[in-house]
Amino acid sequence: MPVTIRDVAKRLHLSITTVSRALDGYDDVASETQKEVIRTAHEMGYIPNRAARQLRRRKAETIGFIMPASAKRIAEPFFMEFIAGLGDELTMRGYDFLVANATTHVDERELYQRWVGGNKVDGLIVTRLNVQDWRVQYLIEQNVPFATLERSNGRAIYPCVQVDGEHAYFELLRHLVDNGYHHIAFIGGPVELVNHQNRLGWIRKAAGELDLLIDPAFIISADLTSMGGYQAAKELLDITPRPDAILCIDDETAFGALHAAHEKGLSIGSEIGIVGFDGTLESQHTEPPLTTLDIPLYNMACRLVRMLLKTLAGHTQEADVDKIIPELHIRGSTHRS
Amino acid sequence: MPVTIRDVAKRLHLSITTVSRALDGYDDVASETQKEVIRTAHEMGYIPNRAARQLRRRKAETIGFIMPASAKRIAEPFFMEFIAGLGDELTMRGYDFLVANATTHVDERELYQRWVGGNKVDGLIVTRLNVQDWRVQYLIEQNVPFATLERSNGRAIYPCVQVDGEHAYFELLRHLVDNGYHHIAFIGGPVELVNHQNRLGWIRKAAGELDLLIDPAFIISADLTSMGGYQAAKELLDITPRPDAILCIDDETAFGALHAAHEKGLSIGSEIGIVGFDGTLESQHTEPPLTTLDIPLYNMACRLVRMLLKTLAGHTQEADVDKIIPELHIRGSTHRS
DNA sequence: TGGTTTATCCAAAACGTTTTGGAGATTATA
DNA sequence: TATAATCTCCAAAACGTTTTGGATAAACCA
Repeated sequence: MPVTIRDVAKRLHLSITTVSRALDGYDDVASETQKEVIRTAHEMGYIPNRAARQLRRRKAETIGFIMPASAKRIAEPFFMEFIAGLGDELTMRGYDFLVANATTHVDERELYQRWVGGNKVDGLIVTRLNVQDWRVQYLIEQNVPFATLERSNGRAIYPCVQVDGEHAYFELLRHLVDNGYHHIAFIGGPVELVNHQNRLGWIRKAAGELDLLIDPAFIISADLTSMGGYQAAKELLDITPRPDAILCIDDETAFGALHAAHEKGLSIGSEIGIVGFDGTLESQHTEPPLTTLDIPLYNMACRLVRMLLKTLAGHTQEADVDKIIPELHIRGSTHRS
Repeated sequence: MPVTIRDVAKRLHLSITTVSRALDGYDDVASETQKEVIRTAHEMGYIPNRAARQLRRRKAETIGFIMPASAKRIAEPFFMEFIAGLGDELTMRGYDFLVANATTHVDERELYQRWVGGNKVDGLIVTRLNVQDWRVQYLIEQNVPFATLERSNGRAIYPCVQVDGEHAYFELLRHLVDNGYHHIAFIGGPVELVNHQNRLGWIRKAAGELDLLIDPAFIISADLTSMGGYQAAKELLDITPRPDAILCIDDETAFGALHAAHEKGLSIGSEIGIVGFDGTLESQHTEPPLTTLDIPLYNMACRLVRMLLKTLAGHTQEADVDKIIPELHIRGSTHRS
């Protein structure tokens, strides 16, 4: 029942070819005709059938994002801001945005296959990379364009946005030392995570430069959820002597750590310092507000989209790589006032 | 380059018709043949081209969700849990999930048109309904299936999940009275919002039954963000005499209110009580943990999907309506310990 | 004038499925 | 044995676009 290109052609006594070309702005149609076509098409409420267009053009005009199965829930602030950025940028550019979340690894693989094999998407955004990552391997094999947040090991080139936190962590540790914190702990994620390796590496480097010793028992893994952070922090705080500053791999984990510290009756900001990573919006409203390394998640997502679309358009000489420098936001959670 | 149905047919010396029908499980193909087809197709890595299928079947096997332009950001915990539910249930059922966020109202309308007119989606999920809502009107006009969270005014029938908070709010107010709170304020959202009207209505009803007077100056509107809640709460707390309990339209708003109360140096849970709505996961980790009316957002989203899919399948006698009773979670933010 | 460009337009062939309306065997029925 | 019913299969026609490879007429050039 929707109006097709044929209807428009019939109404104007033109061929569908001409209508199609007029709407696509080819220069082999008289500008007089073109105006007429555009006007009539709009008037009749013509909207091209996406499936037909996709089939013929062999393009989906759609970008996909699959929540990694390793993520416990899509509802984390991190993913939200990230997804918001992807969605906004994509819809602004006339692309559609397909989302799924994988619950198991088998599932995840199947989703990738379904989308790639079925031509559902022209490209994908991949995040939460592992040091060795089967997803990038698969996508390269299949020759499907993609862009990533952080990058895995290997010599393959692909567009990505990378965080360089070396300097920021140095600043952070200096701030901590200046405020009397000397016994630093780290609640990370799964060790195969690129983020885990990088952030821990930067912390170690900065600690070395500031002559701080990090007790190996103070480095533990959680699962990037607030519950995981809560439990990990409880463990850490039970050790004697206990750490006096807890650096978390992300804000979400830090929320749980805050909770655990409150529960222990510790005065956060003086007896114990807690630090996040990401600079999510909720980090401003915790009690006390959370010191964190802020990265522009929303903008990073937008950039990834632009990179990916550029690759799709073929305007790609070498793969883009964007470097992001986190910004240290000092708030009440590490500040003895 | 991907393997098509034609390739499978050729390999087996069968017609593409037979292959297609075998894969779809029609009974006019010998079960012997069918087995063979399925095996070979799988072996060759055949994945049906979605665009072609959609074009022919005139179905997209896709459900859409458009973030209302009225929402400031997709990253709110509410939407996250909700979207997570939609995504999980849809991918589980083999449907694709298309997401967009509208930034302006024009934009929003255009998105609906693009998806509906272009046959991109078979149905839509609509949320954050207004008392009068052009979206439900449009979708009914266009005869496109949809399901909603809450329902707008009007006699139209369509599947929806509705919250019935009457009893829960009565319980809440009784709890507040029992704990010595008598001067109740409400931070709502835009007044045209169904949620605003309903929740305020329930509060008024319960207050009436408990002989509580609600000062009209204590009822104000915010924009459903934590920043909005923060500002609104600051205003409320500057009134003398000030309210001793602030009920917020949702958790997000309550996060901001908590922050404002901390800033004023008030002891939350004794001098001032603060209450949210939704029962988002973050509400457990605030300081103090937030008293809230918990609704199973994730499950509600799943139910909506099931309802919508049932409608699509045509197994619909009358429109489904699900009632949800919120559960009162009493936590530190209203509890003088 | 005759030939070559140039400016417009179009018929028909894709794209990869599903569906329609049989055809040809084989089996059951009279 | 002839006819009807049942099993399998298939050729061809959709679905609504875009793209290819001209066709026609007007304008230009020598």
